[in-house]
Amino acid sequence: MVISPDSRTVSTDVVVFTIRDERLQVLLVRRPREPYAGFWALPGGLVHDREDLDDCAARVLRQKASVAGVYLEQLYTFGRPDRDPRGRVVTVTYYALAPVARLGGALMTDTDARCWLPVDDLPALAFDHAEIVALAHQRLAAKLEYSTIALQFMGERFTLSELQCVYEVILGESLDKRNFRRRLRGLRCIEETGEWFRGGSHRPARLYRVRRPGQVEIFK
Amino acid sequence: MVISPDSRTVSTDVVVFTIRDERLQVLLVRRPREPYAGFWALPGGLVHDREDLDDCAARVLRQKASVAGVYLEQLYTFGRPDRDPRGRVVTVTYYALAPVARLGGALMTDTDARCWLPVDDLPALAFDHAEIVALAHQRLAAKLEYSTIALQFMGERFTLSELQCVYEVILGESLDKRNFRRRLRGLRCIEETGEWFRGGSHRPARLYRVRRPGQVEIFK
DNA sequence: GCAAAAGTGTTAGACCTACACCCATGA
DNA sequence: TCATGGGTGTAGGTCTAACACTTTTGC
Repeated sequence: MVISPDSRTVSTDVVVFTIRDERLQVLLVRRPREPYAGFWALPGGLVHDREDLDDCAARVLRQKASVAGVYLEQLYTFGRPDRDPRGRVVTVTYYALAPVARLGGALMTDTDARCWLPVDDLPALAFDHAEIVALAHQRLAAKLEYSTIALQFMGERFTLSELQCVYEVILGESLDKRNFRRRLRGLRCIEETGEWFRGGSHRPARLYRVRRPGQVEIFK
Repeated sequence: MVISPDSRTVSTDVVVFTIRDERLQVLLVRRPREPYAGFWALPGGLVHDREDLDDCAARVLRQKASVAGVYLEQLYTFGRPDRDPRGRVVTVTYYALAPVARLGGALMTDTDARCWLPVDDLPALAFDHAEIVALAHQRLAAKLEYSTIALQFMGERFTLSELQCVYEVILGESLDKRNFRRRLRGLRCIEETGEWFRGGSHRPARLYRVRRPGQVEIFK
């Protein structure tokens, strides 16, 4: 039961985003071997025999990046014949959003084999991974406008200023505080916790939580 | 030089849309062999050795559907392990928009091996192709709202009523004539030709043309 | 008391929606 | 002269964008 001799290698690569130090950052792993030995690359891996593509991406995320239970969405499939010098590899790419507050501290400390780097200041990456990151960033920015996807970056409780910062960092532009608050309140996707955050020598900020965590709502 | 034993078959399947008889229709080909022998299916084919995915989709479109030079965009990649009973096939799907006025008449006549069927009244299709068509329809409808993609369905010259019909048929709802015309004129993507269409026992209609044919503009 | 970030309303313009009648033609 | 589809404007509501000052806290 074989269809034909046209067999290809299929992999998934995952762009894991987080917001750290008020910048949009991507999780990268160091390539230990040729090709591109020593280069930073996206976490990725081959699709197993009886494994769905989504499951493969989630497994790669878990095994190579120690990230689980986060928002994960298929992005695009890249298959230029020469994109891997070893031979034909078609890669189904995904992007994931990891709330920095919910990741363990160990995951946030960079090592020689794994690190977070800001998307707007990346070194040369392996394969066509720079192109993949750029596309993922573009898609994420577009989704901010018509969905509640940004909430996937937030922890249990957060201030409106923190959320606004997420928007600003992804869009690469600053937003008006009053308009931002009015719009978000209008979406009815977050609610006050009644608690306050005291974080410096200034007035405390209200803490909010996501109304329906895990759900990304699309509007318009 | 082989990466690993994890090899998969990769194919592309293309959802070719057109507007005919004031309905959104899809091009289907009859499956001559098992599995799903006799069922209607999307035109598709295996990705060749040194062929890019986009090129493969264009070739499939040309060879299996005799359609060339039309708008073609990657849609989504499907890879459930059991989606093809013969074995593991990952399919990268595309959708294409074919302006009925520019297709040869021969292409528009249905045969036993190839036909156009309305998306909202399809028979059971082979594999997961019904799911693919539904997703393509959804994506197309979404793109109407923020791009000039609908113009890809139009011929050299067309009336505003024809264009409005395209929108209505894809969205599945009727639109207000005056608002529709105001909005489209505002987009500055079409222009008057100065010619008129006399098509029945009523007032003639202005003929328009696309300002930048082949270009799909995204706004907002 | 000073520095720092939190919080809060209003107004003008753009855009969207709903809605009804006259026009030009062929039969 | 009638049936058919082509063509046009206005008013009300909603949404968006621009804009500056007061509050509360820690030091």
